[in-house]
Amino acid sequence: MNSRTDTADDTREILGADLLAVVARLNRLASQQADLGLPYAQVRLLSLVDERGPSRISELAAYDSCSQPTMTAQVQRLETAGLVSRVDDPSDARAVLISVTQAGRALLTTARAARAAVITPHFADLDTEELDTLAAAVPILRRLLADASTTRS
Amino acid sequence: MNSRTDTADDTREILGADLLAVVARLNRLASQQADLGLPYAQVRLLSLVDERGPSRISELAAYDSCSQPTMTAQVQRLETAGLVSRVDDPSDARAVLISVTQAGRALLTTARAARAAVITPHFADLDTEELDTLAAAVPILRRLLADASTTRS
DNA sequence: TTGAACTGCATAGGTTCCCTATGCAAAACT
DNA sequence: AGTTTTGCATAGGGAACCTATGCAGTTCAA
Repeated sequence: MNSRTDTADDTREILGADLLAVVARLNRLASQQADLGLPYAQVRLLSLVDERGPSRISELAAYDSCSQPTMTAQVQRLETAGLVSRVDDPSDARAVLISVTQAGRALLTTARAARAAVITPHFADLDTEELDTLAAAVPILRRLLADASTTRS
Repeated sequence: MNSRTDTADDTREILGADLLAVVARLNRLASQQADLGLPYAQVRLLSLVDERGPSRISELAAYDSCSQPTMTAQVQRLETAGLVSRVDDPSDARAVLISVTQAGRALLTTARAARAAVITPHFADLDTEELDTLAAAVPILRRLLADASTTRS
């Protein structure tokens, strides 16, 4: 029991808890305030498909950490809305490949702008140093996420 | 049309979009991975009541940016679980005051730890400077949130 | 090569979380 | 006192999640 190590661990746990608390509220604020014209979960899926390119339903479920039936339903909703298209996987007759349509990409652009618009006005109250801190935090969090995604399983 | 201003605005919009994107994923990761023993929305409400002290249902709904019926239902669930208690407001016979019970506070502590535990292991891959950046970002984001919460309406 | 095991997706049925619309009783206002 | 407003509850519905299960296509193995 090294007290210096304990203290460092405590600091990290507090940072983790505080970080997640503020992150949760920020996300909720953006999700509640922004009018995306589509439930946020569907925008999230659209963004995922856009990022990963044509993907199977089970792949998307794994990347989004949800069950396959949930992903099936979400894809059906997006497909009905004309935002994604499905094509039979030529290499496996059981599987389908989901892609973002042109309309999907357009909606994605406006949705991202709408979410950003919730907080960008408040950047005006921050000084340059604070903005730099936030800008520096983004890639760090991204790396953290990438790390967490590959490690879990 | 000042091009320097435009560029600065663009930078902020990109920062806002990137920040919200990473924040959304971080929050989802924590919410999906951590086993809180309770849906996250209920933990969030518990945290809100804990923070604000005895509060009315309509107050809580306003602070959580949800409708009053939604808050009524959530309070009922937490009450059934024994995590909050309701007392008639002595100053208004229509209203009730919601408070966190001892069991609620205990659950809150473990839930926060569980969420933090999802990301704290990955802090090990960050150097001191990066941790400092994250630690510095937290109060900035908190201020941003406070600002956004009071401004909206 | 043919039967068993596995994989990819869909469906069934249930809960939670959110909404609007509405009702009712207490408070406040005229 | 009567009207309006306020605080909460209920009704009813959609979205986002889950597990369990079914079915068809793939793989593997005897």
